[in-house]
Amino acid sequence: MGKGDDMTSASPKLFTEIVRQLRELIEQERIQIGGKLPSERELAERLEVGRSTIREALRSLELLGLIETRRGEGTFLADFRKHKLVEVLATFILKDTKSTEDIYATRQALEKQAIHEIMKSDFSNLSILKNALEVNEDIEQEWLIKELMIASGNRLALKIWLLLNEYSSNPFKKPMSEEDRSYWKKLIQAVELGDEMLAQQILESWQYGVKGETPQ
Amino acid sequence: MGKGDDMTSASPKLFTEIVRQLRELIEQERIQIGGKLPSERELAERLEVGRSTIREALRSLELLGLIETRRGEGTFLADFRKHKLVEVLATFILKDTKSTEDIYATRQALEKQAIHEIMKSDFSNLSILKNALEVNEDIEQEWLIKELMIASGNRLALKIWLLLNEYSSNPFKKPMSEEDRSYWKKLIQAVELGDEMLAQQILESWQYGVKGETPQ
DNA sequence: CTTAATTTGTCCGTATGTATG
DNA sequence: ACATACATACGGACAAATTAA
Repeated sequence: MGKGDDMTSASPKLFTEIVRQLRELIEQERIQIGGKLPSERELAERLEVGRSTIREALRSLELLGLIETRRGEGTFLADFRKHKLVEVLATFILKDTKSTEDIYATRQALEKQAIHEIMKSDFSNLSILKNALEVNEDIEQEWLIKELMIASGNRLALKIWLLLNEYSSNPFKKPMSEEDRSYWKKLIQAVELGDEMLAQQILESWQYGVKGETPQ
Repeated sequence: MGKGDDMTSASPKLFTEIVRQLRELIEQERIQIGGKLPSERELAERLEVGRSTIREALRSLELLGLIETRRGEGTFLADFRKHKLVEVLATFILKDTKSTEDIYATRQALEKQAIHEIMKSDFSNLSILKNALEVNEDIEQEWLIKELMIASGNRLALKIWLLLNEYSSNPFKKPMSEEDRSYWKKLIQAVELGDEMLAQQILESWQYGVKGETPQ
């Protein structure tokens, strides 16, 4: 005895129990975002399991981005809004859907939606884009679109977009031409005028051009 | 020596590297759903890390429901559509009501895009929907939308949609009313007539109704 | 039916890198 | 510089479940 003993209850894997208990502990202990969790050894003692088991549970939560561990410091509660859901699943989902056209189309859908959401709320955030467009010379389209996604306020869509952006060899990571600039100005203008139909059309036609240019 | 050695590179945690390599291995080895992965000890040898590290990676994937392990048998590749993310993340995230709105909006973006893509190609696939709508009595909206996503041919968008659908407590998993039916008929008609503007409007207005009905 | 081999489940001990005081 | 606390990682040991001989 003393080694692989107890296992009091039964089937539901021990480490999943630990995950549950960790959540309880976080709640009871009122641990805030950025707050420190007990050390692995302390957790092992308090929850009466081995350190390895604690680590398996901790690592699971870390992969999801729910906690953050720093060697020499400890384990900290992360901002759960920054969870890694999309990233983790994508590695398994994108495995068999590697069609670049799908990625492209899906990304565009998210961009359209961003415009849609921006036009429903106040679009004062767009002033940042306007200024950057006027002032900055070597600005990239990628940055502009990203700002557009951020301005929409949909963090989930942003995450997915960022991911798709990484996966696709994207044609926006280059300095913009004058033509590109005028497109963007028209787009922003359409948004400000409240003409969603036009805004969507501009986004689409302009990306079609890119699409024909770099199929890959 | 030979214990806590190497750690050649630096920051990106070893076990996340293992998760990545595991995914590669699954792909290269052509392991199908339900198929068996190498044993923990074999993985430890092949990937040249300790068994504990392999377990941390494996346990992370198990918590997500991406793999399944059975004592005495081995580790098996699970159907990723049966992932456990809802259960795991919900307890951490569901408090944030804004994120559920994000899920809803993002899902709708994908549905809009599906309509868009269907209208660009031949939409003969829609006949299935039409028939089901005429014949079947206890048909669910969820099924219809899913078929719409399938018909679009974008597998990536479909997978993301399926994921978001599980994520949100969705209001479509119930028999359709007569009003819902007429909405769908109008929608399909608009698609067949080639009036995308109208089709998008129908989709949107109808989902607004649902949104107001079940906030949650 | 018994036995042995395989595999996951769990624990422990140990060495090392890193941050803090 | 030193000691302490902590996460990181390795390897060994034994328990328990399954499978095959």
